[in-house]
Amino acid sequence: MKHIAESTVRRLSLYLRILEEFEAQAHQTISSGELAAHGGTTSAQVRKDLSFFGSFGKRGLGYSVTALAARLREILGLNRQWRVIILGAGKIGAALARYEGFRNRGFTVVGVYDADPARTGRALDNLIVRDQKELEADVAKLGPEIALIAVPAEAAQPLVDRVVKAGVRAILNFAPAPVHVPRHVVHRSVDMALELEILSYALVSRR
Amino acid sequence: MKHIAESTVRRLSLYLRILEEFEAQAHQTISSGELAAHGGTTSAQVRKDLSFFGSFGKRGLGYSVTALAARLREILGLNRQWRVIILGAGKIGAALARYEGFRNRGFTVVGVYDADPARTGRALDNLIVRDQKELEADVAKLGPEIALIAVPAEAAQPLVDRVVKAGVRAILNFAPAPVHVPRHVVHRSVDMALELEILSYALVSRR
DNA sequence: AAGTGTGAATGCGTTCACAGCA
DNA sequence: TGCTGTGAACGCATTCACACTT
Repeated sequence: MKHIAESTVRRLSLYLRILEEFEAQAHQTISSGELAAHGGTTSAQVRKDLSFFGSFGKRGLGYSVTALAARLREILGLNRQWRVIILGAGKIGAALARYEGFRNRGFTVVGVYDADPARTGRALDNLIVRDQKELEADVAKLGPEIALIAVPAEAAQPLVDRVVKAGVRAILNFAPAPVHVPRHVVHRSVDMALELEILSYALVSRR
Repeated sequence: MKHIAESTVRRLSLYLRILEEFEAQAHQTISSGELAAHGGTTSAQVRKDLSFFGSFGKRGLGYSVTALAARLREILGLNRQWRVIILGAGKIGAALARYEGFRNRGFTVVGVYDADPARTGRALDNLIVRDQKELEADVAKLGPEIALIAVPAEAAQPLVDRVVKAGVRAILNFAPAPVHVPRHVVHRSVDMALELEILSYALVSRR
């Protein structure tokens, strides 16, 4: 498969959300223009994004809402369940463990880990925080595909190395530090302080 | 001032973090190559990024760690305090309110708000969750520059409209919905479910 | 008439390559 | 000699424009 830009994949996710809203309202079809208006882009961009994967629309009419949504779920790999573990049960880790926004899009949290005995044993909804010592054994048993890293910056890289060695193939890093992974592993970082700094720059650079 | 790409600003923030590590280790100078190695980019990229704002280096030697750090803080607007309010005291909002990663980079949370009476009055460290009704009066009094939106998707846009009308000039949106703001307001979105979906795509598209 | 699909043109960030200084 | 600063070349995502389909 041809390489697809990350910005394109990001928009595809967004289109899917919009389609799901339209589905809920029992709309039959949607045009690239409507999709663009809701997604904050242009109709040409929408059509180009979709064209990488085939032609799903009817000229003069638009796209079938349910058919396009199904196709996008398939493209994005959302027509299956993904097992997720969370490393770090501090403020961020605990909030992520209980966030419904994951569950209902096919991401199931199957384990939460912390190294601090003060935190292990604590219940987060239906999950019990487990000792980080159990990590390797649990990964072997549960086979999670994705790990969320929610530990302090200096603890992130060693932990990433551990989960990668244990067999996890995707990392979503919330620690404010760049992490490095082998080529067969995919990873992304969400850095909240950095986002605020970008806003800060935007505020001071405007004049 | 010439327009600077977001990707550049993002890297500048990253360079600043690296410089602060070097500062802590009492390094005097740093080269574009070292900065690049730590930041996961190239030396040419580092020099180009910095060149938009002037020439700070010494040929043959590199950059003064403290001087460059100070200059970056100034460029990014981090040589001052920013006042932040958080809208929504659910799982994510509460975690953000207590996140130290903001405080020690000049972002002070001056208020947390929720519409649910079950949550108002609750203490989050040294902050008390206040009723959303107080929002306009508080913004007028405290003058926060930045608002974090941590409410359900459908509540995000109306709330954004309210804080913008009240005078907030920057929005960081954590709700999984695109928000629209007038041109004089800056905004960014952090969408955690979307990040997972991008990882999902990366996992299924690899082969 | 309305809206898709797509090659071509454009714009923009990244990389290259080297002149210029310390 | 070592490393910066920067115009030029490059590559890639976005936008344009229009032929094509229902």
